[in-house]
Amino acid sequence: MSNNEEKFKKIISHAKEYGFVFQSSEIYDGLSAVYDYGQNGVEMKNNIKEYWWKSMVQYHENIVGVDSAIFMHPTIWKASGHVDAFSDPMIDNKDSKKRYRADVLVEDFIAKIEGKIQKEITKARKRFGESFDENQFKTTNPRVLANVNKIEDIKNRLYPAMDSDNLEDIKLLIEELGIACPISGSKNWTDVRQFNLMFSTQMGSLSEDANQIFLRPETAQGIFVNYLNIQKSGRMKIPFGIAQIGKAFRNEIVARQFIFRMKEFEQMEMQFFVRPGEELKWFEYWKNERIKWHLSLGIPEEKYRFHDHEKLAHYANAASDIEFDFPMGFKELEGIHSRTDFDLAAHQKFSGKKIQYFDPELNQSYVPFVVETSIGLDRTFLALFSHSYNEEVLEDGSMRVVMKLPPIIAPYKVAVLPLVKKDNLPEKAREIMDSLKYNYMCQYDEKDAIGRRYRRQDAIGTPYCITIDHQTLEDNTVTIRERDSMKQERIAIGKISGIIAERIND
RNA sequence: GCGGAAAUAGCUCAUUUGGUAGAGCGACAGCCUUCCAAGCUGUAGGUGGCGGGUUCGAGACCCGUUUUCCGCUCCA
Repeated sequence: MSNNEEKFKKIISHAKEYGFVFQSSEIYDGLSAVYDYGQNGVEMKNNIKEYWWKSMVQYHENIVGVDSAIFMHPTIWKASGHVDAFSDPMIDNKDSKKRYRADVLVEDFIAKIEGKIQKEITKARKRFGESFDENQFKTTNPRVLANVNKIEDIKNRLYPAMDSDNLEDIKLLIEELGIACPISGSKNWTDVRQFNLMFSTQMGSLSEDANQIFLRPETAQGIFVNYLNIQKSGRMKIPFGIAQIGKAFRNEIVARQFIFRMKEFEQMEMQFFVRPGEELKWFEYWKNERIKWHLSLGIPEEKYRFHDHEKLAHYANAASDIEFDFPMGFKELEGIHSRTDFDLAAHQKFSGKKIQYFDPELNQSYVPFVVETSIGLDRTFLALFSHSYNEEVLEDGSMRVVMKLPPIIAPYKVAVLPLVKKDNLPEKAREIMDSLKYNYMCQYDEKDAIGRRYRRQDAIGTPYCITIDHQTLEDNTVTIRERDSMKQERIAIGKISGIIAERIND
């Protein structure tokens, strides 16, 4: 087992042991690829959300937020392309145990026939030399014609079957064509099954007239369908953005790797609406802004890299990922996509509502182009959590596990600790605790030796420990101990709040 | 979804070939008071993942199932 795998396992068990992340429904043996955030995890997650929201919405005058419902009109997913792109007919070969997309299997078969046609053409060109007329050959040669017709026949079966979800006919087609598994070479296929990557449920309490609706697979559509509402009610001028934090759901075929890939996950997205033709300029702008955001959390630059997409999704004309060096290697953390006018134009078409912006500078109306920044909240959590996990050997040879979380992200900012549990120190500590707790998440702990208590706070990433000792009772000073350096200094009680505020916002 | 491995206390793990479960750490209560884990005393916590089978008897053997890990597969 590699060091990284070892470390990843330690991080996962640390997350559980210290109340950050639990497996869903654990007492019922768990639910695969679903996780719950515990008492420390939820604080940390909320802090990440707040940090993102402020940087996007509060610090940008031209970005506003929205909180759209998870349930949306089913036609939205037709317009967005998800109904088609997210549901694939799959078929398994029983001998090789390999799974294929049934339509791809048929299309590969078509490609094979096309290969045969090309061979005929190449042969004929050699034979006829200069005088070869490819078009004439294609329309007259009986072997080519037969193959062309065959392709036509297959397409005329496949596409209607695909459109009507006629899975039986796709299976029949595969059998009739005698398509064999490239691995096993056998034609021993299972039935064609629909793998829908979107979760669905019914809306309407009576099942007979219930409508199937989907749990959103991305939050972006909730922004697009509110574009008109927000642009008009907020008197927004292009360029402007709409931000949203929310849950999304994907029925992934396999979903392992802890909270990196979950069936229920949370996204922090911002859709930025721009003038057509300027989208790539803004694409670059947001790539730069977003990487700056990541670096502002204090994680070294070499942990991040950009990955530009070669193969673009159906809606994009440029796409780049910010990847993070997770314990399992560099993986996507955030995507910045130039989504063109695909989504708004699609909604304009499907809804029949005019989704346009009148640009007074150009004196014309247009469907805005969109640049999207979409970051996985759970992935950000994992990035910060895994990077912060440190096992240190101290000078005296002892070990400590310390979560070097950015202070602003840490679940607790301060721990208040009476040095001993007597001599009125707990009472004094409570007093200090009460004065701090309205401003910061604070934890009070009087159990066990002071060193052990420091270690407990290190394990959950609390950046500062305030210790009340006998001197406190005499001169109203305490010691403040910093998590990473373990250094202490003595400060006046009245200055605690200000010093913490200053350092946390660093 | 397929193949392989695993599942015993909160955690890490024991329990020699089948004879009704133990330790360390942790937690809690108390003692001790000492600014960086491992001082003392005591307490709690397990129908051995779950279901079935073989057996006089199963944590151990067999089957199923769930979850996790590894590999493959898939991934807008």
